[in-house]
Amino acid sequence: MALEKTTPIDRGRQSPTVVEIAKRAGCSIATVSRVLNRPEAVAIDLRERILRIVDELGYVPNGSARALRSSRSRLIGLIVPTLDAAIFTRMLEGLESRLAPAGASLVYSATGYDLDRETRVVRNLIEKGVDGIILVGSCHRKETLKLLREHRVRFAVTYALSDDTSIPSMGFDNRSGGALAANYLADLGHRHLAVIAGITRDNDRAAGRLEGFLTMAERRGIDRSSIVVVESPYEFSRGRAAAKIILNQNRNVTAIFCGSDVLAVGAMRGCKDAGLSVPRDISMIGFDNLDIAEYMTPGLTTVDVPARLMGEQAANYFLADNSSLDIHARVELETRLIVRDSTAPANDRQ
Amino acid sequence: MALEKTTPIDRGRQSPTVVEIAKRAGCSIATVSRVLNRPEAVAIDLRERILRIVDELGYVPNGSARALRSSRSRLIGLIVPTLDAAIFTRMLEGLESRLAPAGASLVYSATGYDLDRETRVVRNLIEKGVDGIILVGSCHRKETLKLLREHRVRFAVTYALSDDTSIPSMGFDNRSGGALAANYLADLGHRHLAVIAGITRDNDRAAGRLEGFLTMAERRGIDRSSIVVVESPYEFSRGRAAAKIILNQNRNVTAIFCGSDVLAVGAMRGCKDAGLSVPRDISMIGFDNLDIAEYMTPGLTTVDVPARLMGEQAANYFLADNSSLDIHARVELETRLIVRDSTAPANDRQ
DNA sequence: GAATGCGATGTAAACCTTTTCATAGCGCGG
DNA sequence: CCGCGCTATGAAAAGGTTTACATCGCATTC
Repeated sequence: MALEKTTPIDRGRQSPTVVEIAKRAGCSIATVSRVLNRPEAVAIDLRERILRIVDELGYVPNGSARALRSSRSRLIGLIVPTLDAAIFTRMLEGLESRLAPAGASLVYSATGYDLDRETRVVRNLIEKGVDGIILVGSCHRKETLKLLREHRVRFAVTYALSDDTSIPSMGFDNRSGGALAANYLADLGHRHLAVIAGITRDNDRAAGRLEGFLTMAERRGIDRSSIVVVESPYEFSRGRAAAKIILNQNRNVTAIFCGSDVLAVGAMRGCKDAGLSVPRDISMIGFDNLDIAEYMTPGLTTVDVPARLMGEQAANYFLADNSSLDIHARVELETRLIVRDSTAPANDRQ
Repeated sequence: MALEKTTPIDRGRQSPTVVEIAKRAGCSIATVSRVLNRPEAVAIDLRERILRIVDELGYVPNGSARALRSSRSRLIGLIVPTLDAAIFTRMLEGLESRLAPAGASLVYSATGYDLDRETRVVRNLIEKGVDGIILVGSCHRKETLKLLREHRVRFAVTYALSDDTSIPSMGFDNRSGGALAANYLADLGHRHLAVIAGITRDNDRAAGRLEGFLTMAERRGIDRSSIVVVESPYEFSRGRAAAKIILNQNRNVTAIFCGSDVLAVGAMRGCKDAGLSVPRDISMIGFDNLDIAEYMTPGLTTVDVPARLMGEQAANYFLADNSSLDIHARVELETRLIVRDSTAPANDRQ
């Protein structure tokens, strides 16, 4: 199943090219090209004549030819684990809002949290000639980075800060985010904690959030080994199931930290299923601060992530010319705790 | 602000091309090309020798050159109003799941519900050389369609069925969806209705849902002019505000139909703000059946939209070769009512 | 054993731009 | 009035692939 494999090219009356424009304007194609790319380099009257003809003919430049010759496609690849559940859409909007005015477009690909698939996707995007690639997280296959380096494709990492400072990243410290949650729960007097983390394998963000939470909990005097940890894919239904398991097996847990709002929303439902009330019986903290968090009942306390900002900053990086590149190459952003109604002082049962 | 405008091309030790492969394999570049595109046309041993060299050198074909020569880019443009709030992400996932295995990628653009911007975006995508474009809804500027036609770009419409049957569409009847909601509310005995519709100007989906609702309500004996209608952009906060306005000014309304789950989620909050309980005092119906609908408290009754399916069907259409094109050119899908806990028999106050 | 046809490979053109280098025109300082 | 430098334009090459067409060798058929 390939794209129009069988039939030959049939463009009938072809779209006009720069040759046609030049012929009508009585100038060379070089001049037409100049008008399109650096208008100020062409005398005003000739320029306007050409522009008029361009308009009349509805001429649209051929991006493939341009990309081939200039090796600049104005395409930026975006590789995210998934676009489900709006987790990454906020970043995407930030990216797009900056890229579109500059005439650049986003090529979207999903990996489904599979790093090998990520490698293939990167290859595919390089083949498409993208000028740059945006990745999520700083955990990638060696082959992925090799591909990127060998083909000299600009790339950046989001949703995390790369340990390797040579890798451009616009993100935040996931550990600090997790710590924020642990700290707040400790403040509220919770001693019996549980975590519904994302799958930490191959996922530095999920691992970081969990690690940050556990470390801070320990620092606040809670025995690390007493904390119940469950890992789940980021799906509502999985959060729900995880909460039920936790609550059935550990009747004394009074607070659950979730590695994503998606899990938290599911977990809140799981609590309800188990006949427990949030926040009276169980406090719940999420991560991401998705739009929906504010509209849940109760409103979800969560760790806010600068998603849109990351998108904008990544766009800045890809739009920067080589001279100002390093200025934009590392942007450290902050998470912050958004307190709503899903958290309350510990209410130890039994 | 343009992409690397200042600096010249500097690729240092260049990526290998088909010429290098041919040289090493001792064959012509045509044969290399054939191995890559129609392997079965090349003798097995030569083929494997070439493939080995391709692998060793980490050769990646230059998509721009391929696209230029073959006028096939394996890029599909997706134009949606927004990706916020996950309204269209389900369709996107459907698309991507089918496109990726075929080596095709999605170029994403947003219009922010602005049809003039849509025209510009279409131009931009044509310039990028996309093989096809996916639009949302069947309401577009004349210039948009002209652009598409003149440049012979395959395109299709989703989330609606085009009246013009010459326009490929994979969607559903928004009016039927609205009717489903009205019918159900009438069944439950509601007589005092309100609608929070999307902005209907330039939006056939929003208009269709509203129209379908009103028409069915009338058919069920409810005076059309008695129905309170408010239009709001698809944002949680706007739904919330709209609900408050409706409830303040019309104390006898017992049910609200929202043109999107986003509005409904906001409106449920608005009801709570107004001290009214859903569904005891007010029944609420949304539209879209977003994932989150199931996880709200109460679970949101809503009209399910075959989002993922539309994406898959659109992908099928773009992957089809010219001969089987018409088979996939029109796919009529169904909406259905998903009953949850946000609706109950009418409970007329005062 | 000649004619035919087919399968495998090579040659070279074409796709449409951008960009380098050359050229022409012109004003200006000496 | 010469030569210099600067600006506006043109000529032509280059970018990497696909593909129509030519070629060559070999097997098959009569």
